[in-house]
Amino acid sequence: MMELTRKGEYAIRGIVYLATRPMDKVCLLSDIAAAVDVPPTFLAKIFQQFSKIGLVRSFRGTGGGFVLGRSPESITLLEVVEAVEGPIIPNRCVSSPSNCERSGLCNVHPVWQRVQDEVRGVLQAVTLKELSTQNKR
Amino acid sequence: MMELTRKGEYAIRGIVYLATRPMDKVCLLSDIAAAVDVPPTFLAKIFQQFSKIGLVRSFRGTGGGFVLGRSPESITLLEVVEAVEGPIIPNRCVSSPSNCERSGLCNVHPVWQRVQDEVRGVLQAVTLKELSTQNKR
DNA sequence: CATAAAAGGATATAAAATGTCTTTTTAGGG
DNA sequence: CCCTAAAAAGACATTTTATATCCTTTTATG
Ligand code: SF4
Ligand code: SF4
Repeated sequence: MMELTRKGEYAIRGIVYLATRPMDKVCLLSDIAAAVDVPPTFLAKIFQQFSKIGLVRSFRGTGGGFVLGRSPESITLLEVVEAVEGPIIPNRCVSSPSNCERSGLCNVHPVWQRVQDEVRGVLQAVTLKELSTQNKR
Repeated sequence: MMELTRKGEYAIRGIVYLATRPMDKVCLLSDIAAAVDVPPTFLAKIFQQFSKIGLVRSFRGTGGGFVLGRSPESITLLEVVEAVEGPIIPNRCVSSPSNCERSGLCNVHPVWQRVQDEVRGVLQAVTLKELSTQNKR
């Protein structure tokens, strides 16, 4: 349950790698894909999604590629994950209580709400800056 | 991302309902299914899983049915969910770091570990007792 | 205008989710 | 001992989601 998909995993790998590169250097998608060991065509789709919401900026044509759209410290892991996976919804009633006619008197409902809050909290507290620079140990 | 499946949702509904019933009365699966609005054949599979690990006790034959295996206050939502959904694994590297050769120097890895801890914490803090008796508001 | 690179769209395959159906086992009651 | 009730077990069917790949189009450079 609750498993990140490959797409989400690849998305993180890709953008974290991009965050390690100087922001004034454009990176080829193919280079990124190779560096983080992700199928290039798949990563392309992911970066298109990033590009649409401004998480990365893209340049077409010769000399083109990608750069980070904002500073690494202003991009949270939550944004990255939700960009490709959609909102974090532990149960259907969390996105909209009207999805379940029981939600009015259901004791479980608030638990899922809490789960959502906690998960979002953890992910929002982490930025690309930390992910790309901090040496784990 | 991270969405509970129908199976998990049904499992909770079913066992919470069972927890509202006196523990000395066996309940027909068909009655439970009707009460919580779940396909009976599907709920049957779920309760078979519960039965195997003792979350419920089953009786076959005439007059048979299900009762809760332990007291409602001793069964946590986490147990119920994991019984049918398997362990809560936000990312493959959490179940076993060897699933990803990057886990050694990966800065994201500990974040998923934290997510797992938080989610488990929330679910473990909730018992069937609360879910079945407490009137929400 | 030739080339490089991303964007967009269609398609293919595999896996997981969501059930259903049939047969078997177990138990109770007449 | 048989008949019936009920869960257990296993096989099967359908739909949806995940995981890509391929091809064409657009955009930019030199
Ligand atoms: S947790 Fe309660 S409100 Fe949410 S889907 Fe289940 S029954 Fe409905
Ligand atoms: S988070 Fe890090 S360790 Fe976990 S799967 Fe992704 S790269 Fe591997």
